[in-house]
Amino acid sequence: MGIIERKEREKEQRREEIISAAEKVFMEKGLPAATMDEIAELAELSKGTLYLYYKSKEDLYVAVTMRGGEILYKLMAEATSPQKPVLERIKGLGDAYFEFFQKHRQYFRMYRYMDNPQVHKQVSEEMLGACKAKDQRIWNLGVNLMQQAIDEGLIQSRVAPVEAIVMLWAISDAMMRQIDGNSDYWKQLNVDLESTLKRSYEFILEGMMTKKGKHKFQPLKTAEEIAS
Amino acid sequence: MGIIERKEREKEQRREEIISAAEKVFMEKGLPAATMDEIAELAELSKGTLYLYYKSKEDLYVAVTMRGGEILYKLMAEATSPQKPVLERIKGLGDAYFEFFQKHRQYFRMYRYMDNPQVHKQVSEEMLGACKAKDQRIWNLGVNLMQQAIDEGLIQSRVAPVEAIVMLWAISDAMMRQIDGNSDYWKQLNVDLESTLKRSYEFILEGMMTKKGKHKFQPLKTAEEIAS
Amino acid sequence: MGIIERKEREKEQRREEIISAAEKVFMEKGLPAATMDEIAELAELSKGTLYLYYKSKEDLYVAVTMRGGEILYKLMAEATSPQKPVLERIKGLGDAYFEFFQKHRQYFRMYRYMDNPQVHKQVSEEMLGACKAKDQRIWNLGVNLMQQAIDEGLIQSRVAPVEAIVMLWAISDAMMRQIDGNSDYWKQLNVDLESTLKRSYEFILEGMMTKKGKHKFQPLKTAEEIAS
Amino acid sequence: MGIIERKEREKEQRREEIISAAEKVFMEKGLPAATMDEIAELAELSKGTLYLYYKSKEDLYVAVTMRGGEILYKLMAEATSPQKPVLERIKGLGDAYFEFFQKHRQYFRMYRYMDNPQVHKQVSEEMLGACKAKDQRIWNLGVNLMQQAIDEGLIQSRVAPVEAIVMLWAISDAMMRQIDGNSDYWKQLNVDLESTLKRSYEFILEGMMTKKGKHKFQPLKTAEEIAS
DNA sequence: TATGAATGAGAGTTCATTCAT
DNA sequence: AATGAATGAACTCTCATTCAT
Repeated sequence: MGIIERKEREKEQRREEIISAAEKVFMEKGLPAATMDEIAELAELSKGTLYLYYKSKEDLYVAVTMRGGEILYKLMAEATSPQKPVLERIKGLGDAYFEFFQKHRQYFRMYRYMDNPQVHKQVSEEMLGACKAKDQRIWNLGVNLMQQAIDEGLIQSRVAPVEAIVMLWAISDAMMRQIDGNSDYWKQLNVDLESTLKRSYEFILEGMMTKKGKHKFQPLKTAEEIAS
Repeated sequence: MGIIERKEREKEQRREEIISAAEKVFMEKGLPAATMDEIAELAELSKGTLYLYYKSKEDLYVAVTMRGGEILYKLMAEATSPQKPVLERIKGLGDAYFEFFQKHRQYFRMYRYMDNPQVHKQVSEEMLGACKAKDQRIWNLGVNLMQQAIDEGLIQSRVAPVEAIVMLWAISDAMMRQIDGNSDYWKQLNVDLESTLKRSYEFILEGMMTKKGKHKFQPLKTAEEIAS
Repeated sequence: MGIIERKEREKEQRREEIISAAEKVFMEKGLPAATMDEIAELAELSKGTLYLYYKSKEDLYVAVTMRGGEILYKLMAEATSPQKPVLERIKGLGDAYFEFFQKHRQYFRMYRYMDNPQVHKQVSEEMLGACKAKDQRIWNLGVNLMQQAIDEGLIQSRVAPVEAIVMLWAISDAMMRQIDGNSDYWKQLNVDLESTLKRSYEFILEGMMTKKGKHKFQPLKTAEEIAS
Repeated sequence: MGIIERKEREKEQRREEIISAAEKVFMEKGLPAATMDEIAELAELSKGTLYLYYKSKEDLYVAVTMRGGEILYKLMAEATSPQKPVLERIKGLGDAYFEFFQKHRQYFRMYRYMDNPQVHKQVSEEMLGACKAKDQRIWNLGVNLMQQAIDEGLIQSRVAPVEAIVMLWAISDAMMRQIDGNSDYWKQLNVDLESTLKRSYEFILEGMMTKKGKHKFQPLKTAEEIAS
């Protein structure tokens, strides 16, 4: 019986090895320019073996991005863990996303490439399903948090939690894209997009708070500003 | 002399014909799946001729997106033309972007695909330069408008005009991407992203206004709300 | 001892199971398109096990055709069994072949594909030998019958029995191939190949008969014609 | 204008060069084992160029067999040309087929492989159409000849010309297949299939003749037998 | 005996790009 | 300026077969 388990473990490990090799190649070249040959060579496996574990190049690509998704999830779950006051945790959600953006830029880019509908079509149903499930978990973190903040009377009850999260996510995501893709342009305009991003996030968050919320959140912010 | 000019004109026309053909193919298939063969056939030209006018498939792709950029520019320029009060015009900027999104979805998607750094690498310097110049003109419309609003005391002077515009753009852009790509997902969550987008835009805009600005803008909004 | 026999029996059974699975796949897809994977899955065995019983895909293919050969042999042996007059039995040989063609079309086709020298090269010596042995048994049925007819003075003695059988077989086989492969073509020409085949067969057979043979065979034929 | 014609000619020539190279490879290896790489190398062209002229390996295969068909047609047309009496020409048709079989064995085999329905599926409609057209021309030669013989009262009028030709073709084709594929087997049985074939052909032909026909044909045959 | 993971050679096909005309 | 034939590298993916367990 131990044998079966060991085999299972080895197989899982092999899958990870493949993903690791694919990760390097995809990050360096992007999906279209990456070749299965290169990935196979890096993984020290035959090309055929790759196809034993993943149905297509696109599926493998998605598998890699899911690793990024897992990282993002963990960062956000951590930021969300209930040690801190809820508003601070919502703030932390944005920070976690930014940390993901900064520390795992390549994963961020892979995600970004993948939200192209043209790419979706090449991915197997299973993979797409697994991917969406992971995404959902991430969204849920935020939505639950926001619901809690509403329940505690810190966020206006007229705000739907999902929409609130979408707004926060939207402002973050779009700006990160700009930071990533057009930083030269903005630098030459003397615009510090990073701080703009942070301020926008707080700005929107504050706008959704109740008086009670603003009261509780204020000190936090000031403390942080002192620190910076 | 007239001959040279005529030739010049003909050449320009040929470039447009090529773009028109490419446009159809790219919009239908996307960059990776489109082939120069298909474009050439549609343009009723030989493949070789395509390369006489554009250096590469990617360059041609960018040329097409620039046509979309021109459309967006015109829509925004119109919304920005000085018949209306400045705040209304800023509001109109968002509406223009949304109109572009709705009426020229394919162009929106091409833009979206193109802001991928991986794609940039394949594009010639000149093309990329021309593209950025066109982008800049669009940004400038907004920045100038915002500056004017600040000068008129309608937007808080502590807000940098560029940053203000970036925020507005960011929220719009990210949400449109969601509407375009994940509408099924949001529908099933009963989230109306379109109205969320509109409200976010106004929400951010209002947050940046002075008291004077809010005072002036209020009636507008109410009028609109009555209409809706 | 009993153990060894049981094992032997089980092994034989396993071989049959494999052939049954292979049969389905080969008949559906043909030799080139069939894959060992599919056969293994259908047989609920691992691919490796297949190779324990058969040396190659081609060997397995031949093994399946031999099953068809067995069917053909049985049909012919039945038609040949000595209840009826010998000439009728020779006639019955052709009918048996046609029955095989009609009721076991897939086997007929596999045979047809296999008489390609290119295919032979991929088959192991043993398999080819076994196959030829089975073929021989079939030929012998006819040859013996023909010999008997000659001995009985029904077929001209100047006719070599083997050659007589070859002629009858040849006309049948070639026409069945046409019926199978080009029936559309012949239908549009208003040619009923099936009856042409039957008439040709009798035509040749009669041509080889002695007067005595013709005399004896005539009533048969007439009876048949009345029935039809 | 000469330019266009020359180009056309060159293109046709290139098609022929490709067929010549393909011919060698296909004849040596058979369709499944042949590779486009090898053909391209032999043709001293790039693989891509091959696909400029032929849609697929299978199409190319058919193109080669059509060359064989042309040879067969010419042989038969020659044998059929109206210098000789019509019955002799019908006899000559069989000889022409046998000559094709003997002198162009490889083409015979390619034909033989191609009448496999599985192969048909991979061939383009155009190619298949062209192929059938060529086939038809060959059949027509025989059918017309047979009609003429009927008109001249040499062949029984109750025989449909198409069916008559089918019978003659069938006996020839099936025996040639045996000669080609199983000659060892027959040799060891001391059967001379070649002469069996010839006799069968005449046997069937004679069977269809009128008295007048037999009368005219007899001397011919005897003359031939004397010669042999 | 049975497994099934791994292989690896190589297949057919595509297509952006070039260049002689 | 325009052609379009030719290129050739590279692509993804397949599958019969092997072999350690």
